[in-house]
Amino acid sequence: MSGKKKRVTIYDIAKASGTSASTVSLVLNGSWEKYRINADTADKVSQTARSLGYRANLRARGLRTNRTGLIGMVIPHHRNRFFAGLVEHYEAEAHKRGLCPIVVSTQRNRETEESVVRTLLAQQVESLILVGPENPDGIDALCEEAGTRHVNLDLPGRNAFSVVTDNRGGARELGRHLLKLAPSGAEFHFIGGRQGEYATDLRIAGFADALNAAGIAVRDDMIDCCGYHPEHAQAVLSRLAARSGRLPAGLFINSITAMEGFSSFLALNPEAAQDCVVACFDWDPFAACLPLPVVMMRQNVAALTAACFDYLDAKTGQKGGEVMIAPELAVTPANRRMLAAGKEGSP
Amino acid sequence: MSGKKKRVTIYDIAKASGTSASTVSLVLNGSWEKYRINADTADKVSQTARSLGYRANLRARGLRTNRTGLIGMVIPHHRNRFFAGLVEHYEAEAHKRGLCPIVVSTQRNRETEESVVRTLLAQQVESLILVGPENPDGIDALCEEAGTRHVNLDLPGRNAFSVVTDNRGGARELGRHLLKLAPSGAEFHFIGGRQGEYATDLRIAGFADALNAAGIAVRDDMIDCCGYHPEHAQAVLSRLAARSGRLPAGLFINSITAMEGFSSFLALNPEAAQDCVVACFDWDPFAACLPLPVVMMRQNVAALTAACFDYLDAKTGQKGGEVMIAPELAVTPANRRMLAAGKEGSP
DNA sequence: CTGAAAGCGCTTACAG
DNA sequence: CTGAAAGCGCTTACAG
Repeated sequence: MSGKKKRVTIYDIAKASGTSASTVSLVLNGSWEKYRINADTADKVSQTARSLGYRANLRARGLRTNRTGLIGMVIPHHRNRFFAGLVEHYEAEAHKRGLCPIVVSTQRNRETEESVVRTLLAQQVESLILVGPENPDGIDALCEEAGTRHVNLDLPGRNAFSVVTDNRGGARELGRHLLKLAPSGAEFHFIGGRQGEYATDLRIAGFADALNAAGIAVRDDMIDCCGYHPEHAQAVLSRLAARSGRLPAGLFINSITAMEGFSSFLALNPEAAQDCVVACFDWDPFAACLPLPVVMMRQNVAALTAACFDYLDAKTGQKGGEVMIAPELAVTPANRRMLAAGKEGSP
Repeated sequence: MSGKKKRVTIYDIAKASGTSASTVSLVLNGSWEKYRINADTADKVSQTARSLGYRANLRARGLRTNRTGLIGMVIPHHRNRFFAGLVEHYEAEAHKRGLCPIVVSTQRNRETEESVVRTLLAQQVESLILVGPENPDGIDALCEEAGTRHVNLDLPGRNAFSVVTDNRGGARELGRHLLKLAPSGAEFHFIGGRQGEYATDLRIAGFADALNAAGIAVRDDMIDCCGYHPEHAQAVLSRLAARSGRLPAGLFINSITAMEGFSSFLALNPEAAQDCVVACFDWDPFAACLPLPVVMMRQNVAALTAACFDYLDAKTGQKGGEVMIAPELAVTPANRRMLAAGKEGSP
């Protein structure tokens, strides 16, 4: 019934309660004590507001106060646990601060990315979290121009404050586990990501660190940066298996999408993956339960998100700077059992 | 440099181009032809706007036009492919219409749900898609009161237009496949969801339809509605296996979260699931690759989303009404192979 | 203690 | 063809 045709405004409340718009505004914003407004008046106003079903128009308020209560996050896509986890922590932090969280994905497309960032900026988001942007410097400039505070997450921007995972350290640790678990004499192979890309390069470096420490040299043909499509990873695996009928026994998989490709391959060719051990720099509950030893490096989404909000909350003018968060080894009970068995089995 | 301290407004452009705010507005909105504005003037204005780095303040425009360009979607959470798929299609449809999509999750919590819906309403979203709400009637009333168009997705509202999956039909078909694939004499069991809940009840009915058609009666002890926590499903499976050392061979799993529980169980007790066949009313690429025959019923996210926008676009005053979308059987190549083998194996 | 008034940045009839 | 003016719904010094 109530708000069908016409929205209730503070003027309606003023009229109905025999006061003025100023008074209504003061009361409804809780600043009536500061302005020494009569408690009775305040009461009457709140009463009337409630009975009329008043709801403030945030758009109008924002126009006046220059705040929107909106905060934005831009992510590559929604289809994995890492981004989903980031989004959920971000939502929680936003709610804590009374902000309305907006999330938009780019599908890893530059044009889409620019267009969604422009939209968020035009919507006057108060700050922006950019997760693994395709074009960090470009959108950094857009934000700068709009005077909008922003953080880069997972991929550092040249000029923006950034929060990243310790990719090299994590990959090194993951590599060490892979070495420990792989059968002796195993071949090793790195799959996924994109050559020249920040995270991929660091993970390759960490992978190499681990192998080098064990006296194994990393050759170019042990690295297949086949991007983020599961099918591409699957194709690489098929090619590798075609050589000798079986996969290299020590597989380092760079992303959950590549892991998806591995999972499909495995389902079709279980025998080719007989003695394989997989290390994956990402996490997914189903992937963790594949029927072979799997070690996963899980990015610390809670800490990553918290670091972004710490920076945003501080409101310093600080440009640049970087916070690095350690990822965590994730081993399911089942895998722990398998890993333990595998360890005994190896000399 | 440019917009550092002060935003550029149409007044700045008017001054800089020697015109008026009205003209600037008309030009920038593309209605200059309609108003017969001199092409030269228009040119000059656009030029100036560009060089000043002008960006319209959508908040101010919205206050005037009573449009915000915002559309909202409320989902239970982000952690599975169904909701993620819905979100991605929704984003695409929103972009097509020049709208800025807002997505917020409730974590299946009533209070959170009400609070996020209130926030979206206060932000003046132009319409709202409510995915599997906890309290359909309550938030339906909130939207109604705010005069905001809305659709229920996946769970019908008593008074709202709704788009749902054909749960019973889908479950019946899934059940038929389960029967066809399970070894003869297999026991059947339904796991997951909540008793009394819309989708769960319909899926149980569909499951029963399939068994009944094969002359198998469904007893209460064949149904375990253990909710949406993977650990609960895992506990149920452990209990079932404890009885005879093995799982019922025909498992009907109601959600991907329950399937997660199954996946963990399987990793720990592969032998207990020896001859099992699993039918899951949900989809995930990793789950589809588990090392046993899996048939999944995948909800048609594209069609579900499209149906919501069709309704929203139509802008009829229609209350109520329901569109039902058929889900699709999803079988991976690996499972097709396994299923084929399984079929031959059974008498 | 409370009201009148200006102004946030736009759009859009209305004059001219 | 173009400008002056009103108004969207709020907030907040400023008077009184």
